[in-house]
Amino acid sequence: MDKIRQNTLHGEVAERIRDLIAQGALAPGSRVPEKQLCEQFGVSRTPLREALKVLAYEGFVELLPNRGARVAKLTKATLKSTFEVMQSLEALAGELAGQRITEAELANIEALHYQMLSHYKRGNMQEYLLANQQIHEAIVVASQNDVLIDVYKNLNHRVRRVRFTAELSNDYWSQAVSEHESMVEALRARDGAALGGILSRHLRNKVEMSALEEMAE
Amino acid sequence: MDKIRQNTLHGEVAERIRDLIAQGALAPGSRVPEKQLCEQFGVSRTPLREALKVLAYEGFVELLPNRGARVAKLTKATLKSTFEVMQSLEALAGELAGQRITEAELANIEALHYQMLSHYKRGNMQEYLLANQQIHEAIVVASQNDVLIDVYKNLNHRVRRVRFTAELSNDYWSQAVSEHESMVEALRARDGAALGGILSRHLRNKVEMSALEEMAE
DNA sequence: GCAAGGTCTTCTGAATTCATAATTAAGGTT
DNA sequence: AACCTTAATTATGAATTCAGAAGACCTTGC
Repeated sequence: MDKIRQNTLHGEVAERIRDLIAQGALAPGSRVPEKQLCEQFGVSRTPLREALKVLAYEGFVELLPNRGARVAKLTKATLKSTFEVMQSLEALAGELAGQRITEAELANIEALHYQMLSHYKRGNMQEYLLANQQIHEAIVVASQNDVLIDVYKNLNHRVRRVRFTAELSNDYWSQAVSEHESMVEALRARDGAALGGILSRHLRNKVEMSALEEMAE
Repeated sequence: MDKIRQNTLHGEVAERIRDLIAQGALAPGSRVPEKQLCEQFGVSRTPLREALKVLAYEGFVELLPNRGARVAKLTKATLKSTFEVMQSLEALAGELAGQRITEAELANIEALHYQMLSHYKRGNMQEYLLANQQIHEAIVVASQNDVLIDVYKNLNHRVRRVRFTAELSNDYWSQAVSEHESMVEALRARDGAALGGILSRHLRNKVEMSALEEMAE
């Protein structure tokens, strides 16, 4: 995220608003009260409105002419679209990571993988999902493609608020774990094509989608 | 681009700055003179700076703390990364378009395809590239995936300034045309898998990359 | 003559002020 | 009593003002 230091005021404000949205403090579809947030953050409206412009582009809010900003609704259709794109990007990341991953990155992913396995065996889903997430992010970073990393992180941010709410069935869960096993093997073999294929068929996102059928309006 | 009306002042300003960058009026690496652009556009600094925040997240400029904005340099590495991602997104678009394309969209793409062929036969490269571009965009739109469309258009914007400068060799050109032939066939057959495969191997971007070897620092 | 330190100018970052548009409430009319 | 119209209030959009930082230029000392 912060390839350039995010130490600007509008950057800080944007980050905090993202958090508010992710936490649900700002409900989807509700208006974003500029004045209230200003005093809450202790800043004037100028940096806050700059932050809103950025958030609008990132897809967190939508700007209505002369009517301010509303929190984006994140419909089921949007979620589906987002996961489709993320899955495709992960496939590309896998392909590239197979060619470009460093020893250190591989070791890190293996460590995460074993952590994830241990969480799986203990049935700790929250920790499992966290490690899972970190593995996918690490693969994206290992692609060494800055544009890919940026776009992926942005999309990941957008769906952050619905992550970690999924309830996995045991069948899905065990299959996802076995796919992760194959992923690590492909990484060790530096087999980008195989890894890309696994990731493009990896059902993590599909699982999350199905788990989200009820929510998201 | 304008899913919501872009009729805001900062949106207009952003568009005009994008144009200036694409036209080369603002050189890569050079600073963005706020004051000068303000009087040039006849607006105050507030909407202009809001526009710069957006452009920063779009990748057109980078913000240096307390030193304003510089036009992003678009190095060869960045170009390569961008094309990698775009190619992957096009592959996904092809896959989805195969399942979801409407009759009208298909007819439109076929019409563009024949226009493109005619430009090819006449050796009119500029017109060929334009039609080519439109076909790829139309396939992306036919994917019916709004997130994909947004991300793709953004990346397309970024590389706009280096498009249409490529000089294609005859070998590359004829191969690209034959690949386009296969693409239209796959679309007619609603064969998303095939179309995705063709697009992921389509060498248009590679051609452009090679043609851009010398430029972009 | 060259370098180092300081000051001055210019530009960015943020707050405040001003204007305009929208929404809501109140009053009048039907 | 209900609905429409109008006015007032509130919030957004933009300009201006103010403060702080960076860069340039000049002066002075070595």
